[in-house]
Amino acid sequence: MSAPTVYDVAARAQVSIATVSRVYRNPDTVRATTRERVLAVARELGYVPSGNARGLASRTTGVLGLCFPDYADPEVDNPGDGSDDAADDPEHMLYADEITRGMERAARRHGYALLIAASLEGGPESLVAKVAGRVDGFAVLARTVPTEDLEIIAHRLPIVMIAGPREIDHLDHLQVANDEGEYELTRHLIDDHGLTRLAFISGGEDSPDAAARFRGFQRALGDAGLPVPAEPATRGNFTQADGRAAAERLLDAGGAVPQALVCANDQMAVGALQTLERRGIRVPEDVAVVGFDGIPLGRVVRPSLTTVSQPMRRLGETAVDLLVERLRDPDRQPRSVMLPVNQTRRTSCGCP
Amino acid sequence: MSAPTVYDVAARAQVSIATVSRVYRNPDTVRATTRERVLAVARELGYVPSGNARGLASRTTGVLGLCFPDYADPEVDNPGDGSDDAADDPEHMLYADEITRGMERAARRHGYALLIAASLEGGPESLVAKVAGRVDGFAVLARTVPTEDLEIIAHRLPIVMIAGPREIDHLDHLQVANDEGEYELTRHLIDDHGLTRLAFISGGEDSPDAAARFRGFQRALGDAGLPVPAEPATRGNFTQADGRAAAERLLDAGGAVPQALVCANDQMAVGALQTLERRGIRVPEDVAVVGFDGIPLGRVVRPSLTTVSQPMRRLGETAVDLLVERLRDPDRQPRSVMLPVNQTRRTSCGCP
DNA sequence: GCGCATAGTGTATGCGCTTACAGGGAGCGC
DNA sequence: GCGCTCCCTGTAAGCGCATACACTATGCGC
Repeated sequence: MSAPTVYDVAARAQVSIATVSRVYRNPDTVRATTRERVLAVARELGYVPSGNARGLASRTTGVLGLCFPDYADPEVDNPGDGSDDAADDPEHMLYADEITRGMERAARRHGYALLIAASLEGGPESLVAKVAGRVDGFAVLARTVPTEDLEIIAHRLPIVMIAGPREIDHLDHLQVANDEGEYELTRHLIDDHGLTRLAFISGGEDSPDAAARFRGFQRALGDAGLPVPAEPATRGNFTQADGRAAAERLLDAGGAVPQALVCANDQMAVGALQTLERRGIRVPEDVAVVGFDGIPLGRVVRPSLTTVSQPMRRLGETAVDLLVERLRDPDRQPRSVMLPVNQTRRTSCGCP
Repeated sequence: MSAPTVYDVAARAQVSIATVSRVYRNPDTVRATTRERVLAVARELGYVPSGNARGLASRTTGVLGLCFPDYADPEVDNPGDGSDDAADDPEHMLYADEITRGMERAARRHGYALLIAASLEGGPESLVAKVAGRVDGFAVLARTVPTEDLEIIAHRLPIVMIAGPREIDHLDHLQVANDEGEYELTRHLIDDHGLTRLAFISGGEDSPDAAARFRGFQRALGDAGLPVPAEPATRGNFTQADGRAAAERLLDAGGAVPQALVCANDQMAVGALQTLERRGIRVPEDVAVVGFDGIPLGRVVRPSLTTVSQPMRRLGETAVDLLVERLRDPDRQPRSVMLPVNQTRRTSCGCP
C-alpha cells in the first residue's frame, strides 16, 4: 500500500511524469482536458505529492521553524487535578503560545507552514539539526539554541532571534522596548501617583529582558531625582509562586515597606498580589503593584493589574516578515527591530 | 553561498559520502578517529543535513502534523490595545493551544517535531497537500479538513481525528467524555444543590461537542425526574461576549429566572457571570453558573467557576501516541479512544 | 508552399541523502 | 601460512519530484 507517486499517476493517465508535475505546479501550461484527466487519476489513486521530493528538487520547503524554550516538564499532567495548575505555569508558556500563534498566522499568509520545536539539546543528531534541515527559515526565542549551533545553522538559512540579546550580530534581531516600557510605567507611578519608595522584583540573572526592564526602572528613578538602587530588591524566576515568595521577602525584610512593587513580569505581579491580599495589605491603597507583559490573567485578577503590554502576537508576525524579507533578498543588511510596547493602566497602580 | 552537502564534507574530510552519512545515522559504525574528522569538517563548513533529502531517501520525515480550525482572523491585532482582548477570543484558541502543547511535548518524546497548520482550503495546491506531503502522521481537529481530502490523505499516512464526530470510520478517533461529564455536573447541581430549573446555554448548531454536552444535560434531567427540554435554552458561539448576550436573553425572556445556567463552555460561563454581576444578581446564591473545559481563567474569576475539566494536553499527547502506534503497526485496527473528564467544583455552583 | 512562432508534451538529469552490497585489511584459530 | 571472521569504508542505486531542453503539432503570414 505504498503511497502512489507521479509515476503511478502518469502511467494511469497516459502522460509523462513531467505533465503530472506541471498539473500541480503550473496548471496553465497543461491543456485543460489533460489536466482534468490527471487530476481525476490523482484523486482516484489518492495521490499526494511528496513534500520531501518536492523540497529536494526545488530546494525550498515552504516551512518556517520556531524554536522556543521548554518549560521544564514540571510533572506529567495530573489528570486528577485537571488544568488547575496551568495558571502557575511560567510566563513563557503563555508568551510562547502567543508568538506561535502570530507566526502561524503570518506564515500562512505568506504561504508557509510552521514547524515548532521546543528546546533542543546539542549533538550531531539533535532536534535542531533535524528541524533546521527542513525549513526555509528559523525563528529562535532567546537562549534556546546554543550560539555555536546557531552559527552553523545560520550558514544555511535565515535566522531571526526573538528577544534576548543579539548574540550574533549578523542575524536579524527582534525585541520589544523593555527599557522604554518600564521607564514609562515607573514614571507613571512616581509622577502621577506620587510614589517614591519603589522596589523592583526582577527575573533570573540571565534574563536580558528582566535586565533591560530594570534599567528602565533605574533610569526613571534617576530622572525623577530619586535614589537609584544598583540591584533589584529581589529576584524570582517569573512564576506566580516566585512572585508570592518575593513579596514575602520584601515584607519581612524589615524597614519601610515599599509603596510600590514593580515586577519584571505579570505572573510574579499576580503572585505578589496574592501575598498582599493574604496579609491584609490593600492594593493599591497601601502598596501599588505593576507587572510587565500584558497577559490575559492580569485583566481578571482583583485588583486588575496595571502593566506594560507586549505585542506578543506581533512579535511572531514580525519574525515571519523578517524571515520572508530575507528569503527574498539574502544579501540584505541584518536588521534589528524593536517593537513598541503599550502602557495598560488598570487599578493596581492606583488609577481609578 | 549555497549550503554545503555531504559531498563537500566528504571531499574535505577525505572520505566517501556514505561515511559522512553514517557519522550522523550510525555513529558507532564509523571509527572514532574518522568520525571526529568528519564532524570537525562539518562544523567548519557549517554543514546541516538536508531534511528533504533525508526524508526522500529514508521515506520518513520525523514530523507529525496538526491541523486546527482558524478562528477567523477577527481583525488585525490592534497594537494599541495590547492583548487585552485575548480573554475574549473564542475558546478554541486556548483549547488548540493546549492540544498543540501536548502534542509538541509528546512528539518530542517520541523523537518527532510538530508541523502545525490552521485551517486549510481545498484545491490541488492547498496547504493540506503541502503539509500532508511532509509529515509521517496527521492529527486533525474536528471539521477542519473536508472529509473528501481526508480520505485521500488517509491513503498515504496515518490520521487521527480529535473531537468531533467520527466521520470516517477507518481512522483513529479521539474524544473526551462530553456526555458523561455534563451528566455528572448536572446531577451535582440537582442532587447536591437541590436546583430544579436549569437552563442550558449551548454552542453553535454544528458543534458536536456542544451537542454531546447537551445530551448529557438532558439525560441528567430525565434521570432526576425533571422535565427534559428538547432544545437548549439559547445558543452562543463559545465566546465571552456570546455568554454575556445569552445571559441577557435568558434574563429578559420573562418567566421564572433559571436557578442555574449550564454553559457549553467556560468562556461563555464567564460571560454569563459578567452579565449577572452587572445586574446585581448574586452567584451562586441567586443563580448558579457552570461551564465546561477547565480553562485557567475559570479559576481566577469571582466567583470561581465550577466546571468539567478536559484533559486538553493529554488529548494532544494521546493523539501522538495513536499516531506513533499506527506508524509502528499500520495494519492495526482503527481505535476510538475516549478520555475521561474531571469534575472541578469551585464556588459558582454553590459549593463552599 | 515555406518559415516561423506557439502551445503542449516527453526525455533526461539532478536535488542530497540512505543503504544494500561489495570490497580490503587486520586479527584469529588452526 | 591459510581461511575466516569482523570492522571499517567505498560504490552505486535509488528515493519522488522539478525543470531545462528537445520535440511535435498547429496556426499564421507571406
